[in-house]
Order: sequence, then C-alpha cells, then structure tokens
Amino acid sequence: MANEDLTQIFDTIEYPEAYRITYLANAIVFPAYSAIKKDFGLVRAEYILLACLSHFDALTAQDVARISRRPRNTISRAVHRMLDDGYLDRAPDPDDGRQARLRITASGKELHVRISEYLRRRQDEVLGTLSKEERATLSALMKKAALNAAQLDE
Amino acid sequence: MANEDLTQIFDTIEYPEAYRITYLANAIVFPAYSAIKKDFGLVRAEYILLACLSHFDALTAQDVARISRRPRNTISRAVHRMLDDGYLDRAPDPDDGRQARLRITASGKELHVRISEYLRRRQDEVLGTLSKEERATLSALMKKAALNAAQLDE
DNA sequence: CGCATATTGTTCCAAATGGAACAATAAAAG
DNA sequence: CTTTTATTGTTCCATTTGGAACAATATGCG
Repeated sequence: MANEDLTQIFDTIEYPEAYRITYLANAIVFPAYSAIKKDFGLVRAEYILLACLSHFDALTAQDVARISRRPRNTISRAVHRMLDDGYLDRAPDPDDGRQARLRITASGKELHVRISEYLRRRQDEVLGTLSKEERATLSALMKKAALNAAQLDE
Repeated sequence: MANEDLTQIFDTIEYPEAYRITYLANAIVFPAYSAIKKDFGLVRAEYILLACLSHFDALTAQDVARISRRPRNTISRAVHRMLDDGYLDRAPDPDDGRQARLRITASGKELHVRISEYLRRRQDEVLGTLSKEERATLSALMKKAALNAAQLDE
C-alpha cells in the first residue's frame, strides 16, 4: 500500500472497460443505496421495482426480473412488501392464470420521484468532470452497448 | 408487459447515465459471476481480492476495501478463506501493529488469470457492437469519470 | 384429445451480506 | 507522559440473497 496510486489498476487490469463500468456503477449506486435504505427503508429490489413500474404501464414480476437481471424470488418478495405498503396494485392476468399484472400506485410514484433524486444527484457528482459533449457521447455509447446487451440474453 | 419494448426505460428513466452504467455492469458481471462461482466456488469478494492483489505489490485489507468499495468485514472473511486455500500470504506490518500486508501467491495469480478470462470474454460480448474507435472513446470517458469518482470519496 | 415440456410466482433453506460493537494498536492533544 | 481520538481487523447478529424445488397454469406435439 504506502501511498501508491490506488487507481493504477484502471489501466493494468485485464478487463479495463468492465472494471471501469463496475467501478462507476459502484461509485454511484452504493452511496445512493445506503441513503435510500436509511431514509426510506427500501432495499434495492424494492426501488428497482418502483423504477420499472414508473416507466411501464403494467408489468409481471417476471418482466421486472428480466429488466433488472435479478432472480425472480427477490422480485417476488419485493412485490409483497410493496403491496403491503400500498405502493403497488396487483391484478390477475385474465388471459394467463399464472401471471399477475403489476401497476404502481400514486403514492408509489411519489416515492419513486423522491428516490430518483438520490440517484440523479450522485450520478451528476460522479460525471461532474465531463463536459456536456463528453457526457452526451458517453451516454450514447453506453446506450448502444446496453441495447446490445439486452439483445444478447433474450 | 405484452411485447412492449423493455428497453424504452433507457430513455425515460430519470437518471439515464446511472441506469445505463448499472445495466451494463449487471450485464457483464452477473453472468461472469455465476460462472466463476460455479466453476471455482469463489464469491465476489474473493475474486476482487485476487484482482487487487494481482495488480499491487502488497495491500492491507483496508486498502482492498477502499479500492473495491466493500465493507471491511466482507474483505476480512475473503482474506481468511484465500489464506486457507493458499492463494494469499499475510505478514504483519513491522511499522504498524494493527495492519497486515497481503500478497498474492503464485497459485493465486494463476487462478486470477483464469478468472479474468471470464470477465474479459463477457466484456467483449457486451461491447461487441462498438467500433474500435467508439470503444476507445467510451473507455477514455469512463476512465475520466472513474478517476473523478475515486477522488470524490477519499 | 392426452402427454411431455415450459413458464410463472412462491416457499424453503443455506449462504452471503453488512452494520455495529469490539480489542489492539497508533496518533493527536493536553 | 497521560489521556483522548482514530484506525485496523475481527466477531456477532440480524437481514438479504439466490439456487432449488414446488404447485399451478400454459404451450407444444404426437
């Protein structure tokens, strides 16, 4: 250790892009996640659920699992808690007895708006050194890769 | 659900860059992580430990915790398991009785090389649609942001 | 139709996780 | 020097996590 530069690994690691991506993800999500847990008592699967349902009309638990790449049972538990707390509504799908359609309630939406602020703020801090153009470029390239990733595993 | 486009959220989410970053991180890390756990029986903190020690001469457990943004106790446990398995060496710091200097062994390094392959391969799949120039641009911008993030919390 | 196979949501259980408190050591303050 | 304050690594404990098995329903195929 000593006072070596702890960031040299950004260049020496065998998978530099993957490392930087996960590093950035951690840098954004961990502090925001801690604050959200502390201030609202929500675990990650729960605010992911809110986020998904805020941007789609109605989803099944399975949809949320796919979108968020989390195991179904994690989502299942989150659904129960959010139902109990009144942030979600659930209605059986008339065409398929196995699945249920989930919708966010007004109070769920309101909670999501408050939580998004935490993530948006931390995102802006982490990306604060990029110029407007750099940030737009980064964003566009990440979208391209993310669309590819989404397609890879479908 | 229906067959709506599950990727529309990339554009509608309140924190688009943060969302894309974590989405990409998940897309790369989750499959690789599962495979590593299955094939080598290592949990995440353990291969993170290997990765850190493969790229620094000697680190304390605390250094690793800082580099990887994980709680100290998680790292502490990983250190014990890796010591037992012979992937690490530990020596008390002569100048500071509280800390111990960790080094990777030859077999630890060998294991790290094999594991990196999983991450590198998945990284290349996910970034496969980017041109060489695009990928270089993405990589450079992420490094800039990551360096900023590293500085933010020190 | 009838039977194999797949999918959805759930429960079970063992393992991983992380906050908090702790002892040991070091550094800072008086 | 003595007394606070900080840091390191560890253990404890409650919570979260995710793989596996499960029942219920749906789909594919003969």
